[in-house]
Amino acid sequence: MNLDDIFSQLNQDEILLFQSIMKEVSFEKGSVIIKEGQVASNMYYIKNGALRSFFYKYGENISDFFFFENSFASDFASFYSGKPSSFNLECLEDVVALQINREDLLILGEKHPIFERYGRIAAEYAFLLVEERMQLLHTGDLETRFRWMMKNFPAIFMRVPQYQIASYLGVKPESLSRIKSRIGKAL
Amino acid sequence: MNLDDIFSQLNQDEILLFQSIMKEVSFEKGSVIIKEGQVASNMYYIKNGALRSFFYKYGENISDFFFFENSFASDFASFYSGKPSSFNLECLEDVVALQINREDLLILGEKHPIFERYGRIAAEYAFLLVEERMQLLHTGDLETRFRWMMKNFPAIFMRVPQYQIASYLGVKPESLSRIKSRIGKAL
DNA sequence: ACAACTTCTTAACATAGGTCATTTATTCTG
DNA sequence: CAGAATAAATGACCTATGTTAAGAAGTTGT
Repeated sequence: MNLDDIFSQLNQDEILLFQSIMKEVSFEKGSVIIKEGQVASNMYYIKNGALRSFFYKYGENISDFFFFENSFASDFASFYSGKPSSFNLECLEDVVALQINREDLLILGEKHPIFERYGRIAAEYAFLLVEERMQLLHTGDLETRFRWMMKNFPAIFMRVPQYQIASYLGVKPESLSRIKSRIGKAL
Repeated sequence: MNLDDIFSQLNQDEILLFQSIMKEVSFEKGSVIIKEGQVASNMYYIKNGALRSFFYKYGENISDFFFFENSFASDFASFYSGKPSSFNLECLEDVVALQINREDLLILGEKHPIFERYGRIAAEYAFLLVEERMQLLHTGDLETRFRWMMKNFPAIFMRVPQYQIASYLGVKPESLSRIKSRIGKAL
């Protein structure tokens, strides 16, 4: 989710109100800031750094999503539903972020309905993003997914090890390696 | 999305307000009520019947989703974003539904902020549903998807031809047939 | 700059699902 | 109800990805 896209419409007062519930936080590379089984009561607007949400399946470590600068990171399923998270959210690099608490956000919305409106727009936008990914996993083959990723996160190979990208794409590292060399040759 | 889940909290006044923007509509089996390329400006609360959203890919007809009684149907990506729909929404049976217009809903939200709140909650819920499906397509094999479907739409085989279910699950009809007989035997 | 470790590549083989062809069931329609 | 059309099942074979294993390339710490 891109802050600029969604919140560019905030006026000066709203910006101050919104800032009043945000807290700047820093995490070291390797920190796990949301843990499986716990409720994700915060979301983070990333000023700097990269994060990865992941989970374990049959002992394997699977990447769910990558988060970079100028976007929000959390386990939104848990953040929205209040249910325990099925993911871990770890810092792939040192991270500086603005932390926003769900409770604070709900209270802000009660006091200032305009924030319910922004919340709705944000949730709708979040929906669009997962639907796009769902779509891609539904009908896209590995090559399609790979190209999509290169288009949308072109710098990802510079910042994330390939075996973590592979599970995000839903394949084994060997398959990613294969397609990389196959497509690389064709370029 | 289940109306009961989300809107059970509406009080009498709110119910009346909400009803004021809903219009009962009927469609015959076979009607296509949202068309690819057009903006989905309405969503439908299904009182009776079944619908399917689908699209064409390399000439193939692919099922995106099935909608049954007591849930909302639309192309929510288009409904939320205002962009042209990538899906068609067709009636698999005769349908009776309550039609809700996006514009009317937004106006209602402006006048009565409580509806922005319900809108946010609905969008968050929609997010949860796609994320669950995305998840299933990301790491679930055909058998897992099949069992999930049987659990969540147990009556689907009674109402939808198998070749339409297959593309929803992301496989060819032959594969669905195979797994059906394989799992059927194991029961 | 070396050693130890981690990640990536490559190859040979296995398997789930795709493709194509044929047969059997089901459903439409006159 | 018969015949035609459509849908589903089944089998033989093909292909992309998984599996396993080995080695090459890269990274990190000293």
